[in-house]
Amino acid sequence: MTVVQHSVQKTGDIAALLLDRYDRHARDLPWRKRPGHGAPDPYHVWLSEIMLQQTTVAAVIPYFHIFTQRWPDFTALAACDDADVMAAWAGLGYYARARNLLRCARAVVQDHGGMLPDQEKALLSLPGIGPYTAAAIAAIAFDRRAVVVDANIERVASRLFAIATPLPRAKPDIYQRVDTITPAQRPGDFAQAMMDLGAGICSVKAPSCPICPLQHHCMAWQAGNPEAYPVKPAKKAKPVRTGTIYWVRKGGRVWLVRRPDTGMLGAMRALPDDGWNARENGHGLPPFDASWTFLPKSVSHIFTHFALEITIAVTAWGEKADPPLEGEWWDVNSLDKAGLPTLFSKAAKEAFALGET
DNA sequence: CACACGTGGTC
DNA sequence: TGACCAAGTGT
Repeated sequence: MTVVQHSVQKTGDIAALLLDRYDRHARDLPWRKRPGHGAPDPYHVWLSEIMLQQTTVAAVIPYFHIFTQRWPDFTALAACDDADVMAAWAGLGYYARARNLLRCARAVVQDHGGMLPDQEKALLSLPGIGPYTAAAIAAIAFDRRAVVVDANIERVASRLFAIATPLPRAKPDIYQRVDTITPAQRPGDFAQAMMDLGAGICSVKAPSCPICPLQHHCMAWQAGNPEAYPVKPAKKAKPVRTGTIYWVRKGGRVWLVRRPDTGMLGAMRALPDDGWNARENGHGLPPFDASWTFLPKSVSHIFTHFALEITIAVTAWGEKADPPLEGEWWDVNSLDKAGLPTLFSKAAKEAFALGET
């Protein structure tokens, strides 16, 4: 046997070992259900992949059930009101995903006859679908051979081949290595097997190497330092910003606004604020003239790139006319149905708890 | 390429 | 308890 043949044999072994483990230990996830005996519903695969971007499986599952029951296919989702989807997405984070979800569903209905394209390149042109998601959908929903690389697979591959180049410079190398071990048969199961391995065995900390099916192929294990991979750059410090949120009560109702379509928490319902953002503190000026009282307890919230310390100002609106700020009155007892981002839910809970309603 | 963009879980 | 991180994409 030549060296080249041996190498091909080894990489083939890796796929076979992973698929064998997947056949016995695949996680039972709702989007993996197969209506017939073929691949899962492409709508389910697409929806789950968008929800799973930078989000844990446990967080996604309840949202996936709600969305698929309420909007069972592309046609139903494309026809619904934007505000309903944004509210249903509340709490899941990265709200641009929800905006792109709707844009994508409408493009599928209008430009693709209600059917998701089955080619990686066509998928890539749709809103919210990047290189990872296009490859994942092509492989999982349509059984196309595609090189799927997410953070799990990056970690598995960087350990398997002991890739010492720091991310993101290592990405081209990782992509090539994953290409090498991706099989022509069952590419979708292979991708999911890699992700299951990364989530369950080849974990960030304290990987379970003794029970790993790839242990004897793994260069990092042979070197005794799997946790050293992948090599990542240092994190930047988060600035701390301060700001104010305004609680405008009228009887049992509170005044809600809608945030601009772009930027942080874009298109989401919200409480009025004083313009705080990642780069600067809020200006502290109320949105309109009223008798404001400041609650004694502040609310802190951590975003990806900054921390926020929020003061809550409350007022009882006694005028007959609505406040001079575009918005709507919302029943305080059904605020959970307003679909507020978590930061505003926390502030609302604080205002409510302190008896300001 | 670097940064903006949420949230909840983990140790 | 604070740092780290998760099935990334858009600009």
